[in-house]
Amino acid sequence: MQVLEVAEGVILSRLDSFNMNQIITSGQCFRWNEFRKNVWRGIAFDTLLEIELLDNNSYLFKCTKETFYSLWYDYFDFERDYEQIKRSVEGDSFLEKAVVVGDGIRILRQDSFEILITFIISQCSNIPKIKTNVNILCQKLGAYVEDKHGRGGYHLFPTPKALAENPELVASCGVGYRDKYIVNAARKVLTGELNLDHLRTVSREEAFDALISLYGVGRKVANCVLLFGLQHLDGFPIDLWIKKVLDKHYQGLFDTSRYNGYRGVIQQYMFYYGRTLGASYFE
DNA sequence: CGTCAGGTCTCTA
DNA sequence: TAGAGACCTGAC
Repeated sequence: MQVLEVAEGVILSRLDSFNMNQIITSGQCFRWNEFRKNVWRGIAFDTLLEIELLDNNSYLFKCTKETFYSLWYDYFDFERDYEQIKRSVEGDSFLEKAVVVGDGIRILRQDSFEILITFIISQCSNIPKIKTNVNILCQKLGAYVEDKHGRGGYHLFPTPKALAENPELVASCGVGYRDKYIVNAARKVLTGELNLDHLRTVSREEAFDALISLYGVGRKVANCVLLFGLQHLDGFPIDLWIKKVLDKHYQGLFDTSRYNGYRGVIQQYMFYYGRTLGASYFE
């Protein structure tokens, strides 16, 4: 990766494994949008970022170099070598195709609390509805801040305190029966009974057990929190799409041991490719 | 209008 | 341990 500082921001070129469309449609984040053709806007932690695709497959990050390195470099997981991961699927014909179709996927390092709540919302829902719910939640319960670059105001993701103390507002966000799961989880975080930062430092098994002990959090959501919010990349969440792929191409038996340490990344390629193929493909 | 969606809980056997 | 039914609601 080459980083060039310009007046409008930072230009990244010679990027390996980076495709904004793929990243934001791979179902791991819900606060990014294609603002206009080849321009994306998203909010992470407390910051708004605009990214533009330039020629030659280089991207303009509209932020200072300092912010790029202090926030976005980690957020987009630029330290990880996805090329090596993609090479490791050699010999598996389905995954070989999957890493070509989703060659620009990365696992974002998102805020753990936001991920926990968002994936509680995701259960038995769909991506457009999840986005709607999360946006309403942010508007009603998240702090309003002004963008430093004059791109307007926006709402942060609500704090544990805001969600814990406003159950009736949470219930009015269209999240259905999940409202009590959200409020309960927020209360556990607020009181310190659940320490998400701590879970980052313990084993994946221990973190998993702590997460599924939450009311309304099962193995699927727990694995998503591990993968997207806590950087435990070894989780392999099995959802509807993964199940379809495993049934059709692996007779329901997929040996993940080969991908020890980064099973979740493999899962993400599988999910993305499976969804690209569409439901009819699996009938 | 019905159907369905990146699940989880509860009850039953 | 396994299976069935309930659960909210917007997007299509």
